[in-house]
Amino acid sequence: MATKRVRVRAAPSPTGYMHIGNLRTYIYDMLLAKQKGGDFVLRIEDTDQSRFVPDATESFCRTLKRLGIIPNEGVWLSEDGKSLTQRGNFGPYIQSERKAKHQAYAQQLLDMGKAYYCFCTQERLDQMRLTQEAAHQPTGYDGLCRKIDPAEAKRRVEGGEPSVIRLKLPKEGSVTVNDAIRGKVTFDWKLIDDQVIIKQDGMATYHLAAMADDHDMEITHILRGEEWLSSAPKHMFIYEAFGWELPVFAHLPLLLNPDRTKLSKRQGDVSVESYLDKGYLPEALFNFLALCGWNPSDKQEIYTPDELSPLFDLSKINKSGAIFNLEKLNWLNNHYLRLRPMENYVSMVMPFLPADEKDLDFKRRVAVLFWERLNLPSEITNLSSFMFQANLDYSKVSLTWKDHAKDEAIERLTAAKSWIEQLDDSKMADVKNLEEQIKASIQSKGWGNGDTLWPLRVALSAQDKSPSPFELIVAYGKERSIKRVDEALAYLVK
RNA sequence: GGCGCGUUCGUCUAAUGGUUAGGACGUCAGGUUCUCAUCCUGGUAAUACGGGUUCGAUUCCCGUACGCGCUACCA
Repeated sequence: MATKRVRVRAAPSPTGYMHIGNLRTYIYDMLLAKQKGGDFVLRIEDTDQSRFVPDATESFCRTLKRLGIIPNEGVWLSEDGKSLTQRGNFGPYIQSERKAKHQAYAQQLLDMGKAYYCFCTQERLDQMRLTQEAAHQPTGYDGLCRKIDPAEAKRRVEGGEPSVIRLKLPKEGSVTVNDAIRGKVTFDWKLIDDQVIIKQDGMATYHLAAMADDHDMEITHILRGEEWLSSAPKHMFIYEAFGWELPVFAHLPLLLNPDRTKLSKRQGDVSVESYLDKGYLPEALFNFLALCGWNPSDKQEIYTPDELSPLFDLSKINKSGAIFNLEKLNWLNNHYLRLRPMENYVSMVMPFLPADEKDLDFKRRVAVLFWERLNLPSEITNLSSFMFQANLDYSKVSLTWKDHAKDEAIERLTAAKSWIEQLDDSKMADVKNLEEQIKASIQSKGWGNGDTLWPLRVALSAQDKSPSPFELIVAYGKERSIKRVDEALAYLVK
């Protein structure tokens, strides 16, 4: 017998932006599908009409595209990024379009005596919960409508009485969920609520919709957050009621805020889009998230998807939640930024340089100057701001080297100015050449590097910390460099 | 409250019934250097707590504490 083709799915709800925690799940989905040569399906779970957000699905697809994580089946974004199509043999891939299928499954469950109509009002349910809470009882549906004779229930429904359909779960014994990450987890049936599977509006809830679709779409591995572990018994019940072969369940540990609470918007960004917009690179996000909660037992830190997918192993995923460690992400981003082709890097950074600076070659040289100093493209704004100022303020940092005399700085700067003036243009493009030449000039005067280079660097930057004078001269160009030295000289003799 | 899951350096993690408990990020120190960054070297720092089982437990078991999740006609 041939082994079943591995099929995984990403199943977002169109209720907002893509969460960074969800992205990690999709990364694992992708890794697994890639490793097994299987399929990765994108299905939209829009059964909650009240929370539907227009454009959320399109936005979700656009984000996946920017990340380079592209499911090969299901909901598909058109080339222009404006409209949605669906591809694959298991459609439709939008749950609201599968409403009739869900209802048919619910009917079968009803017929098998595995589900029942419930006529309880929201008020009764709310009141019941309040009473239970006040009495410190476990909350949950009391099963009032379980006892209604199915034939009578059918008559009431046909008579137009509002109703929902609930699962008729066992009230004794226990279930054991076999989780790929946690092993066997056992629950008592009596503590599990008769879950609503068809809402009053006729739409299925997640529990029915997702399981029915996962079965219909031949999904073999369900990767989802730990928050679903508690409802896994209900999902197993549905599979078993129909006699379907169970998929592999894998409940992933949560991503956490620095204070160990569930990763949330309150404590920073959780929107994948916003990380992308800030200049976090897809490859850095991938590398970071893939290794957050899982590790191929190696000392390697830098991985591509192709390196990681053969090593991927669900059973080695950690069981405990992981704090989202922004500093490490920054480090990875710096790493990947430096790996990008220079032109690509420059185009990412340009938007963060002053728009009113018209000398594009100058801006470009500034971008190159800070290439290896950035974790994020946006950081260049502050780091380079002095370079775009018309005049520098030299009052904050000393132009003289250590305890040397002011006259010495004037002497060194005057000389440096003439050196720069005499520089031939071929030297202006290369930091190393420039450095050799200037250091030779310093040596020929019998001066020290420190007492000459410090005043020069501060003249060019007015900063106590900055790139070297050589790098600055190359970035500024001859004319701007000379102007800076003149400014500093004027400040000193004042 | 009930049920479930979890707990190795500050953080992400590796490993094992006997190890100097390893790596990375961060941090600190030193080197290179005109300062910064880079780079190199080195250091700091962890098995939550209490009981068992065992010759020996961080590893297996139980309990406690703490954290998290679920407890919807949301997903």
